[in-house]
Amino acid sequence: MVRKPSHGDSGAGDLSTEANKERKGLWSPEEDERLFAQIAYHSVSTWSSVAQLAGKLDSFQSDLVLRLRRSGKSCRLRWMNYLRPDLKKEPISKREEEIIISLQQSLGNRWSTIAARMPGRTDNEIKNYWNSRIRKRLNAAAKPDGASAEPVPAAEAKVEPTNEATETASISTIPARFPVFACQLLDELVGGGGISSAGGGGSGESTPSTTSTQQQNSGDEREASVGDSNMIHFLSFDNLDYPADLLMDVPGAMDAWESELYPAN
DNA sequence: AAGACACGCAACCGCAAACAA
DNA sequence: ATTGTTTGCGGTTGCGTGTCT
Repeated sequence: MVRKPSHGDSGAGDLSTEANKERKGLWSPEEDERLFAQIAYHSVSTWSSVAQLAGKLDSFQSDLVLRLRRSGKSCRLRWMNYLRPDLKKEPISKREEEIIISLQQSLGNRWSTIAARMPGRTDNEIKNYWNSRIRKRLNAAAKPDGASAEPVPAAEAKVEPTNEATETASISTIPARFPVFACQLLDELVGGGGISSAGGGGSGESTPSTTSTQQQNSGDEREASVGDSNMIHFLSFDNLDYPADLLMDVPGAMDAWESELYPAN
């Protein structure tokens, strides 16, 4: 379900006294383009600088009009959850769902750690999926006759992660200081023409009027081009032989399986 | 047709950890 | 060692959309 953007205030073109006020709410396609272009073309070291610099790509237009009035935090969130080129766009598969359940069982609600083990998925996405679907289903399954009131499903009980689990979590491919990493990679891509389509948004002269749907499509294009250039070497869980039925019920089996998957760790 | 309700997703909030000065 | 800044995380909320009555 794609929400129709309401975009908080009147959008990037607001020239009122509110112009310097920090924006909240949904991101407009223009904001997305500016953020993406900023990360793609500029060497930045912090998210707050991304927020300050994005929107200054078009020097002939007023900064007041174009400045991306978002907090660094908001920029980071938008990038991580939506703009990142390596994100999967398709719905979570049955197999991925099994992995989520299994990982949640062994790690608890450590969504970022779980997401780190699921290429192309974000912690927010997994968290939402868990809260809106799996959790509900497990709750229903836990009380088939409706006898017990709101039992905590076994999979939801907080589990203190083992050291081993913590260590294997380090397979995350997203470094803590991500902007630098992203810019280095994207700069290389720009050199190879990998994301040339994304740069068009920053040219100002022909800023495309993107709809929500177009926004999604453009994301797919970026994903494809990045994938072609082997930017990020994620594994696809769908290509793995994941013995979910076995692993989910055997303590330690998940970690053993992962050790096989990631022998370097 | 329209109102009520449920659902799913995007984004915000507050806190803690990591880092820099 | 201390303080300020930035980042990352998990919980929660708000709102658009779909479904039901």
